[in-house]
Amino acid sequence: MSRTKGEESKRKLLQVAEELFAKKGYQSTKISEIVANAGLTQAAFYLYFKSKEDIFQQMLEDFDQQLIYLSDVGKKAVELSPKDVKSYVTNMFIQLFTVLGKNPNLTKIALQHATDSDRIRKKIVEQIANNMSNNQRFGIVKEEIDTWIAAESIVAVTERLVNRYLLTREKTEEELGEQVAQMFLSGILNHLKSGD
Amino acid sequence: MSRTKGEESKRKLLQVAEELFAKKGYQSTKISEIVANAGLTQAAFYLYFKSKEDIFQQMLEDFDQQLIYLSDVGKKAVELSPKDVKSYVTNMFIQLFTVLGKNPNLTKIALQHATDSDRIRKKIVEQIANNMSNNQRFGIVKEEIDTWIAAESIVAVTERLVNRYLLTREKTEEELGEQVAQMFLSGILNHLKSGD
Amino acid sequence: MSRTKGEESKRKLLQVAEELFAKKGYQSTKISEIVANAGLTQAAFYLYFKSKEDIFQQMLEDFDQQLIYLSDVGKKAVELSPKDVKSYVTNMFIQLFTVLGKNPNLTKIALQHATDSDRIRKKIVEQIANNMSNNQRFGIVKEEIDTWIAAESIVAVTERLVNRYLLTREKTEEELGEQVAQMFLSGILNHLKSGD
Amino acid sequence: MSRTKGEESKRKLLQVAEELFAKKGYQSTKISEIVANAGLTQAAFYLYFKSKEDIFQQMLEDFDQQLIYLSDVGKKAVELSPKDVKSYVTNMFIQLFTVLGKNPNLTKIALQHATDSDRIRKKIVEQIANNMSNNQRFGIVKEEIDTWIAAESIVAVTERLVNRYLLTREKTEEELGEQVAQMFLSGILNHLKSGD
DNA sequence: TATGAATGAGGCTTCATTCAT
DNA sequence: GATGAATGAAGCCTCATTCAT
Repeated sequence: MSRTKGEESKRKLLQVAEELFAKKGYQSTKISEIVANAGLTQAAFYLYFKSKEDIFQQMLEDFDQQLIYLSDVGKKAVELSPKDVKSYVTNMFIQLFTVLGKNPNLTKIALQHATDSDRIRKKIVEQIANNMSNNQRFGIVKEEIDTWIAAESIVAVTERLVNRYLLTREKTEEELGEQVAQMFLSGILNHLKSGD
Repeated sequence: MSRTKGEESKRKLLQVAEELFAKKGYQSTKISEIVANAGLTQAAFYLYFKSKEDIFQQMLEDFDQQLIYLSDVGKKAVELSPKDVKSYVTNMFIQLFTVLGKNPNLTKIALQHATDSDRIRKKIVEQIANNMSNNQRFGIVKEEIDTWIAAESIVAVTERLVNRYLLTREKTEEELGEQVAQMFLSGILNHLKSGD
Repeated sequence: MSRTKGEESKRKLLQVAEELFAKKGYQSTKISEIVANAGLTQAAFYLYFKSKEDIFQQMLEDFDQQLIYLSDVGKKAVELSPKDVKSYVTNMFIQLFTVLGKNPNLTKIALQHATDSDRIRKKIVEQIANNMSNNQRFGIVKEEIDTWIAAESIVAVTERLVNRYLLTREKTEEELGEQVAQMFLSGILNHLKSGD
Repeated sequence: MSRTKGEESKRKLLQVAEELFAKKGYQSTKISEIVANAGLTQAAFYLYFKSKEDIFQQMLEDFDQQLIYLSDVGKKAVELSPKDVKSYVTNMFIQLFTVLGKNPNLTKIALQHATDSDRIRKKIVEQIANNMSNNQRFGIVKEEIDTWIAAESIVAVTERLVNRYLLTREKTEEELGEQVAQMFLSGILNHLKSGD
């Protein structure tokens, strides 16, 4: 291992904090718990972080990094045959689950924190809404759809299912991606002829 | 007004607490703030509630009451013509928004609280999932749908849209109900022939 | 006693804090000591003061009040016969000792505190320097005297002697006033004819 | 340079500490600041000093050294003509300012420190008071003067003016020496015939 | 029905100091 | 001769809770 001892300690603190924040929320997580779980003393915490809020923000920065990969998700679906569109979109959902599911803790934390959740959620929602509006212009997405509502919905669903099924490993990204794609694409009900 | 002074004080505390819990979260809301906004002293708080957790639980009971009305939501869609099914389900979503939107604060609080959110969410999800499974048996809901995932999704979307659009009064229950019904029923994409 | 219990507690805390600040300095005085000496718990401290700095500032306000009385000290010595001038000035010094000596603790504290000492000292020095400049214009104070240096000196001496002899009750205001008047007025040495 | 690296480091630490102690006071100066300004680590500090108090004491020893030169200041003024006495004493004050002004930082620190200021101040005051008593026996210093009060006053004035005017380089030792000599020797007021 | 006054427990943070390398 | 990493002790402050009136 080429990491120094100090880097290792900081890494450990970040990791433990992430778990605890996700499990109990920011406020309810005490620094004393974090350091106890990391096998350090409270003073050591302040070697690496200026404050409790600081470790939180450092975690968010990591998360923000990961969100960059979202920008490509579902970019354009034009020029694809209907069949391809579906598999394309399904794939897009799988990607979404994969990106957020890669760090379910951070997803949960980031979207819960009073001060930051709005900013972060907006960032994700915006990307999806914009992609969707694009595809709406090409006639792929229905005109009647309010893309912001749809984007909010997609994010809400993803967030929830990540917490509910990925964190617990009850389902895989693929399973969830397919189910969600199905719901949002073809709907839930049978035999509904277009136009009703 | 036939309410005694004591009842009035308790009511006021509950109301103020609800607003603050919704705005700032349970942990970040101080009893000192609640009583200050209610025009009382801290000691008075303890005339009506055993603890901070207690006032929270009393609020949840109120919420649980309201959730009873959910039990009928979307009970059975059999015997309806496809067209009716759609309007029926749309209506069902509007009801869902109405019930949860009637007390957006409580919705937010209840589904956020670390200890209780699971229980409450489960209660709601369960009802919806069961109704859905029923309708699945009658061939109304697609076989491929995992009704629990779908129910979780519906609740997540509703919860989010209530917070995002009802709390701010940017949209009405009807608008949201229709959009959501549309998304979940007919999907988002155009021209998808059944079977792909 | 018409004071409420709360007022009494606050008064006690102020009094104890004053003694400790004077004895050990601001930084070295711990809130735990203040409350221990006042027979209260640490939490009680915060019923009356927002912070350690706050109790300090409230003490300074009291002191500032007392300094108002200084403004008259040594205002004008014109129109007095030389003999009267001397007794007038002696009296002025006695007043100075009396005002500062009335609250020797506050004098010490105020003139020690890093952030405030300059401001407060300046306030006192300014008054004295101005009075002196006035009397210089009337030919009472020697032309060669730099009134700011003289004022600083007078304050320094007073401050020191208050700490050294009044706090310990080794000397009275009158004794000190006379000695100081003598030193500054006629000097220390014998037989120095004017002009040497 | 014949100094070893270790000696150099120690010297640097002493110098930085002196500046910081003078600027911010003993308590408010953190070891972390000292070493940061000296370009060393905290652990290095303890190679040269047993504790924070230790570096302080070592600084005081240096100061004590310098105070030896004070012993001659104003030793005897006998056998001098009145005119000579004045210039002699003036000179004496200049020396006092020079000795203390040579290390204004140390002067400030030493006379501020809770535990040591009494001891050090006493040492200086004592020398001056003794010299003065001597000169009083020879009829040079007025009988009415309480030499201890006078000595305390002289030290207080010197201390203050060093801080106020020498540290800031607003005045020179000579200017201050003359002004102070004037004040204490001939007084501040004009035309006061001896005996009033 | 309410308040004024107080408290215990615990949280976050700082800082002088140590020790293995 | 110096550093990186860590710690123990203590300080300030907050907050839910209690109790006498």
